[in-house]
Amino acid sequence: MDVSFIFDDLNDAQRQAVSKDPCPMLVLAGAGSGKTRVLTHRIAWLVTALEVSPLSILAVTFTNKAAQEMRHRVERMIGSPMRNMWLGTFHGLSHRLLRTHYADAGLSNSFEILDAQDQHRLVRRSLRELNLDEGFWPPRQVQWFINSNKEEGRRPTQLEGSSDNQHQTLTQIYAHYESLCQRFGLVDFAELLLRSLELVQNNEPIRDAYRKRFQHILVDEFQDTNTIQYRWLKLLAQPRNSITAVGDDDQSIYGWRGARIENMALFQKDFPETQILRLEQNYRSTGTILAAANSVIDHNVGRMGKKLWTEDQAGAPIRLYAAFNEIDEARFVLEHLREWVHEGHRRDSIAILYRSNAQSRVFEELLLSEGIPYRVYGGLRFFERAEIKDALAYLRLISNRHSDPSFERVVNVPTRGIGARTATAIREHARASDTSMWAAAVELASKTQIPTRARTSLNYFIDLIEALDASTQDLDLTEQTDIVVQRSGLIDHYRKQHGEKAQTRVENLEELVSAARHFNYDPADDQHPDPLSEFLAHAALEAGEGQAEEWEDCVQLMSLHSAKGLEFPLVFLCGLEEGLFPHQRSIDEPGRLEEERRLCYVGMTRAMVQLFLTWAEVRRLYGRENYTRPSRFLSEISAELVDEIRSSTVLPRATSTPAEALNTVAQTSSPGINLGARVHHAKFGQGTVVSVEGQGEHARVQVRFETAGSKWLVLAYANLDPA
DNA sequence: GCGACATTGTTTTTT
DNA sequence: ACAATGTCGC
Repeated sequence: MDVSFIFDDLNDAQRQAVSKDPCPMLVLAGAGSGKTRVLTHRIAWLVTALEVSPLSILAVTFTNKAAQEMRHRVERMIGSPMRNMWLGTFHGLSHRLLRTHYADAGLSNSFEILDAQDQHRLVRRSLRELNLDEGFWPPRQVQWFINSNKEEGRRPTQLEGSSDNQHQTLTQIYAHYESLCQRFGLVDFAELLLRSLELVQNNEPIRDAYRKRFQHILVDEFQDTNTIQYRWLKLLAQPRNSITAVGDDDQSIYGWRGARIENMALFQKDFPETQILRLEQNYRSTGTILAAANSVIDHNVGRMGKKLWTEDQAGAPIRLYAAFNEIDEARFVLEHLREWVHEGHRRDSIAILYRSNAQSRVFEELLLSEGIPYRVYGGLRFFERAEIKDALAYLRLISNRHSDPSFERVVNVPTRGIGARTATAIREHARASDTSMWAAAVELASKTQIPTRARTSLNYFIDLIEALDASTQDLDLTEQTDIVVQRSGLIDHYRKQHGEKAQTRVENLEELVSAARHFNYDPADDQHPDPLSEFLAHAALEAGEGQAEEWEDCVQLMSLHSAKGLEFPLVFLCGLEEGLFPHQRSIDEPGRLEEERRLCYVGMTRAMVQLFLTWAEVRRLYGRENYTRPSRFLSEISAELVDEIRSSTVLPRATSTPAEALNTVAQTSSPGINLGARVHHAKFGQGTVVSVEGQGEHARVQVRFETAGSKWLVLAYANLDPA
């Protein structure tokens, strides 16, 4: 068969990686070097040239988006659907494994997936049941303790015997939490991975079956694998050892949530015949941008060694702006983004990137007031919205009455007279008789232990769920969802409320019905007992990014982490200040600092044509104004690549005299009253102009006075003098 | 059970 | 600053 089409648009290194005989292979793929392309082409090559069945391929990614994209690309190349190829996220594939072998994994066939919120709630419940004070054992920290232990493959029994009291208690909570999960058939995200690892680890027949089946394993973003993900891969890959791992140690930015960059070294040790290939030609950025990014990442020690290069000419210099404060920073970005759009570029070719999501606000406010469409990534996703989770909880109760988290969530939503008191009674009773809350509620509803009023309400709720179940038995998922949304009273509940928020909630609920409609259930392909459970699992595993939302041509705002894997012609990398980026909490530890540097590298390498870097000398954070110093990463960029734009502000810089300061670009008609100018006011004394709005008579300035605090003043009346 | 006030904790995020 | 909880009084 002619397979030349697979190699047509590949360079030598890529070609080698794609067509290497099956072996353990580690592909070090730099930013923009065609990493995804290598993976997809290799799959295509395996299937066509080696005539490998798609059934015997296992391809793993981290995000659903990446998985979808990869499947799509492979299918387009091969020209036929690849439904039976196992291509998905670690969590998705683990889930599939557990559904198929639930009994061997020690689970019930109706186990459900807990998301982070549900897990948080369950941790709190564990604390309550153990009579531990939340103040002393913050649920979030407990959650972190549990997850990070699971990610390292540690069960409570392996943690016992510590002499440290605190550690002992945490382990005890972990154990209790686990018993609750087990009792109610709940599986959190880390548990999906750990269970499925333990399944293949402890069950020889199953392990052998999958080893035999998966003749070729491919892994994307290998540098982000954690301990148990790597163990799982290793277990499945041996002894055949045809495993292709693609990754970039310089883009490892998830160490804080358990990713082990060391897995790249471990891989070479565990698979001694490993072939290492490097993809070092970058097709994305200009020479200048690449050189700048390289000069930053060069400051990390212990890299695997890789030098990105490009055939592109130098390109425009990187432009650096020292803003006076975050408002000035946003203004600067706006100004240059406008210019870019005026040159005829699309808005969605622009990204504003920042270290922490809180930084988006200033940009949003400005873009909104200027009427420029934008989209902020991150934040609540579709299936995480409260009203959606409510509706899903109803659906879940229909399919599994004993789901405590769902029960707790909706017994009183919309409010129907089952308050905290009744809920506690049910919980206590469930605990005492070791059953689910549903069972306890059914029992209590016929007894006189609780007030008649509450009992009536409880009976109403029980009947509602039973009725919903009975009447939707034979309906399809869409109708089922529709009826639940209507009859649960959720829609009416929000319809009655006014305001924009309630309105979007109603719309979201309607959207859920259409999400159910578009959800295709494939009974042949999957292990799910019914479409409903599969839909629920889908909701938990795939939070619904971009659920049916049509985005017009928008400026893209996102954190550096969410920008990984994306590229934009124009990038603004903002807030390059010590303490913000690198983040304060990463500054002291060398390992974490290097991760911040990699994050900076990731950010810079997103830019294709033009990169702007900005920092603000004063930044309001958590309600406090802070004086900042420029990020160390700025000084790590070779100076000749950077065009430092003169700040329109007066900086407390030794080089500028007050006279020079007052003559910098005027934005107001009053000479000398510019951003950053030192001024004097008859009543408030000395101060500094921190922001300026409007022109001429209507000009207003915000002045931060040394003793009188921060004030907004109308220039025409304030009688400010340059000081 | 609900609204009004107080308290709290704020990096990054997928699944 | 601010959102997201928790507590209290009705």
